[in-house]
Amino acid sequence: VKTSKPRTTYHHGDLRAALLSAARALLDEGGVPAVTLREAARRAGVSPAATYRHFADKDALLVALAVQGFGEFAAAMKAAFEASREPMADMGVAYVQFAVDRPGLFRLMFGPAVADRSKSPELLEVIARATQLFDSGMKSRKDVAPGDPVAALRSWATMHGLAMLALDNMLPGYDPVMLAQALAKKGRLPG
Amino acid sequence: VKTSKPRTTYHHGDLRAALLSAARALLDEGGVPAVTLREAARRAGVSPAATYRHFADKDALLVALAVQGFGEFAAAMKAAFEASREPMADMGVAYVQFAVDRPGLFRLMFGPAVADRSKSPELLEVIARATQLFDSGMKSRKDVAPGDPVAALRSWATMHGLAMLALDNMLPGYDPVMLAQALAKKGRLPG
DNA sequence: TGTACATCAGTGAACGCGCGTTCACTGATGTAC
DNA sequence: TGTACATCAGTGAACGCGCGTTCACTGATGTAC
Repeated sequence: VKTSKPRTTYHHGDLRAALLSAARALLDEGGVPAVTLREAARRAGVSPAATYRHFADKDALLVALAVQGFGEFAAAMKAAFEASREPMADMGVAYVQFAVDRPGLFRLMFGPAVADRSKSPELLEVIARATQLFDSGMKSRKDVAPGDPVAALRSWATMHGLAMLALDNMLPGYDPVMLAQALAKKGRLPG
Repeated sequence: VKTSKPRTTYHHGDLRAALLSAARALLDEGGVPAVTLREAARRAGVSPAATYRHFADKDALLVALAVQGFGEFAAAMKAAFEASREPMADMGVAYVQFAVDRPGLFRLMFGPAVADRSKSPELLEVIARATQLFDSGMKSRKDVAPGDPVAALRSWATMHGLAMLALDNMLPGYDPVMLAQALAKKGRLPG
């Protein structure tokens, strides 16, 4: 499958962005294992070697995708936080929703594909930003002492675990987002 | 690395078990990606083709490992449940402990390596057994209505999320088991 | 107890695959004067 | 405004790798009579 039209110019113009978006499509279609330099190059209409003008190696491409992912994630959390008077509940639901909507990306972000995150300061920073947003949500929660780290971690772990169990098909027959609502709002299971 | 001594007999004797234990060692050493039929055969001192006398394909080997893993997991949960008057808390801690002790196995069991679990009735059954144990723990919990599915799921998701975040290096500097204790017992974060 | 023979569990060589990565190269671009 | 030249972003072919899997085969085992 070729995403881009054949080029007319020798130079691509914005190959880096094209490779990233091709890789992102691969991630969405087939998960982390489907992301390869060669296939991304193919879709961008370019030879495999050309990728090395823009990424030092495959890992650099994965890191770039993860950075992008955490950026989107932080934005989604922020949106849920700001649009609500129940920020923790809505952030929890948004967390699971994000994972369900972009399973490949979610796995890339949190999984072992990027082995050593500390090699990329940019990645560390965007992770810190996404995490901090989650923490600051905790601090405004009504029923919890501000900045209670145990409660913050509990909420995070709960939603992360729910997302993972859902992606990994351990909750067959349930709608993950409805489960997230039930857990976040301490309501009942529908059905 | 060769695990077994060179054979003296033409037939191996118990190649299936040898392959499984070699594969298990690979899993412990290098995670799911390190598990290959060829390397397992190498360690068992046997040609690659010999594996096909005992496993239909690679997926069958992975399924067998997962079955083994869920068996160990169920046993660990059962032990924690029976040894305690705070079964939920101790099962939670045991859950995280299991993941930390056997990260490769844990990932294989819950992750996407085994794509379609429904192809193996044996796997489905052992999963059901492990899950049911967790549920029955819920039912004896003092502070929760017996069989409350929301509370059961919440505990499960919380511990699973904590385990995953820990394995995926998202909680650097913390001891996952101590965090599990804090979350399970609703205590404070030490430090 | 001995023998013919089916069956089973291995061998060893080979297959095709797609991957990440490197290399010498060439076409296009941009800059200095 | 034109030209020499350095630099940049591509090409295309090739490398070695390890993998899962198949094939015709052979050595060992077990069973029927």
